[in-house]
Amino acid sequence: MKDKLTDRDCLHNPKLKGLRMTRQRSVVYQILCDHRDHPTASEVYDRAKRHVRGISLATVYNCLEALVEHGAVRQVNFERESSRYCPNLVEHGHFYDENTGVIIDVPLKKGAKLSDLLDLPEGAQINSLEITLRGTTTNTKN
Amino acid sequence: MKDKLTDRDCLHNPKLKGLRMTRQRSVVYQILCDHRDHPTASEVYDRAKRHVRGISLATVYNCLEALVEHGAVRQVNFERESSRYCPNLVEHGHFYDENTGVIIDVPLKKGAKLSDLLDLPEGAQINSLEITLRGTTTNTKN
DNA sequence: TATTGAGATTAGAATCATTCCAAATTAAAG
DNA sequence: CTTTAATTTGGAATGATTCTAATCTCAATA
Repeated sequence: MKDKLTDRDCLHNPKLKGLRMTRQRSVVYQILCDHRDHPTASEVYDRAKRHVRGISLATVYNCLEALVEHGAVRQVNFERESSRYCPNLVEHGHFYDENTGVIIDVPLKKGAKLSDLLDLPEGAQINSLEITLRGTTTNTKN
Repeated sequence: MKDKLTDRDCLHNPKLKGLRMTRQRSVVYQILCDHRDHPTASEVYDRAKRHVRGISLATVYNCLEALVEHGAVRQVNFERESSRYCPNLVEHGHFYDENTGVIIDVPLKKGAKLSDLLDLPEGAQINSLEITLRGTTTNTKN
């Protein structure tokens, strides 16, 4: 990430259109986009401090909330652990690798429908969907 | 539920086999089975008080934890709300009806595989799966 | 059946993520 | 450049859950 962030970076991002831009929001959003490692609020806070002197944890929470409500960022929860944040807006789930602690996005298969997997209640209209997986991988990378 | 619960009710339940049975655990488990409405720990506590005088909230948490670790009960989380508990051990997801607040089980379709819906990471072995949906239904029951 | 020790229960304190608060600051509209 | 409504801030408050240390009890066995 650039040392000196400018709001310019965000001003013309269509995903942020209509969201009042501040230095803090801009930095928080860029942190999420820069390392897509699903950081918690305090991890975002730690990184944000390097860019905005004096930014407060409360502000990081405020920014994240604003971004989530605006629809520019998704909140990701594993059990009741600290919420994590993800700038990937394509519908997807999350896989937590129990060996490495790494969380990766799990895309929904193109064309697949939820109703192929689940016996949805009759007449259900789904407004939000969260799919979280825990497990391990037997990659050669281990 | 019977006014006077006996541990007998649980002693021969295969799902509880191997779990040291106490009056408190027995009552907590029966409460979950009796009304499968996905209560929170404090809701379980409120109900349990009617059956065991002096039961403490800490004990309810302990019992729920023991039941979950034993695999007799599932913990269900919506975002970061209070955890809820579910005695249905068949793999399933949960649907939160935003109009009524009711949470219902959503069975996985028989024969359907997770990999039909998701692009799972290569070599992934899934140890646990959580699927939560929020939405509304256009039932005549409304 | 009485003993006994591991495991369970309890009340209350502690923790920790998150939210709230009220004062100071700032974006951006006019 | 003013204005003002929204944002930021530090610290206090909240609320679910966990921890602690002192009893208590289950259930194995003497």
